[in-house]
Amino acid sequence: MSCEPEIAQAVRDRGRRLTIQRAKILSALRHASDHQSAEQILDRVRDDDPHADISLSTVYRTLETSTDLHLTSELRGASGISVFEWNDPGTTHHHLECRDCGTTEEVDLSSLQLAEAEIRERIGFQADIRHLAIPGLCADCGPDGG
Amino acid sequence: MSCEPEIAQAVRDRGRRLTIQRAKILSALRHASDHQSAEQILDRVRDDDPHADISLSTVYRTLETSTDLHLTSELRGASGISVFEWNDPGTTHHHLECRDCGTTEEVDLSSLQLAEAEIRERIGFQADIRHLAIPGLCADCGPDGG
DNA sequence: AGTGCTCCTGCGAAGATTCGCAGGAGGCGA
DNA sequence: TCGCCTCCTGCGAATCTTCGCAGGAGCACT
Repeated sequence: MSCEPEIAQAVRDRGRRLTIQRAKILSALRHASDHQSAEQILDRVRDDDPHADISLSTVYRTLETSTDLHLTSELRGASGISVFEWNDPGTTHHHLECRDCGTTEEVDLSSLQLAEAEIRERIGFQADIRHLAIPGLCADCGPDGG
Repeated sequence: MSCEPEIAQAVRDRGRRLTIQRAKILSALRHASDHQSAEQILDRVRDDDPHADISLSTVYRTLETSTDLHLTSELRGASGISVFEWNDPGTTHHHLECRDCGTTEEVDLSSLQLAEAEIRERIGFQADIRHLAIPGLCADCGPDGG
């Protein structure tokens, strides 16, 4: 697949090793249009290559590593199960999760950049606000909607 | 304990039943100075009353309910295990979690109120940004510190 | 291409959290 | 105070995620 060299580069640039498993896992997530659970990612890997014999532990570990590397993001929503998605460099978005109907909406929030600045200035903490799961009520379920 | 009527009130006001278990669980969390895991809360309940026979499932369910009711908050930090804390009405704070040394710092962030307003105006989503776990690097571990 | 140091993987088990079910108890109305 | 409806609980199982260990493989260096 055309983007594999890119993924390889990204992993190696950060001082990690590129293994077959990591390439396949990250490629699967990258080509998914949506966020995916660990299990879904493993299914995708197996769909692409039925010979792939990758364990679920490795999927979790790869995703943990790549999240540290800012290649991917992990979201632990209200559903209880973690979902992961590929980070397009330079973009940020956050997830608005309705606690009534469960739908998720993506949004870009400039004011959160302000929050990052506020935290850095006041406390010296270098916050990393790129993907937040924000709970609340969507327009349909809120007091004005439903 | 003096605050139990208050807890009872809060639960019943919201249309839920006040059970012995809920009273003890919420009381234990309320009197904890710090955030607590489900297991720690159960230990506290048992310390207060060795006869208390409450299951861990009930602790989880009570905390889920009371979080819906905004009596408590749940934080799923990087450690993988969930911690809970009592909400003091009217106050909000967020948790800055250093991904290097693991320490957590609490902070009040006015700019997040802006984010709530921005979300409501642009999308109509009624966000509930009271307790966020924000990852990053603390002053000691960041580029200027460590 | 060969070698060696580590990091990575697969496996199985452990830990954390959720779920389903049958029985018990809270709270409303009489 | 009594009875009933429904929600809540305890138990055990299921599910999701992490962990420890022994063996395998990537990559830097020669």
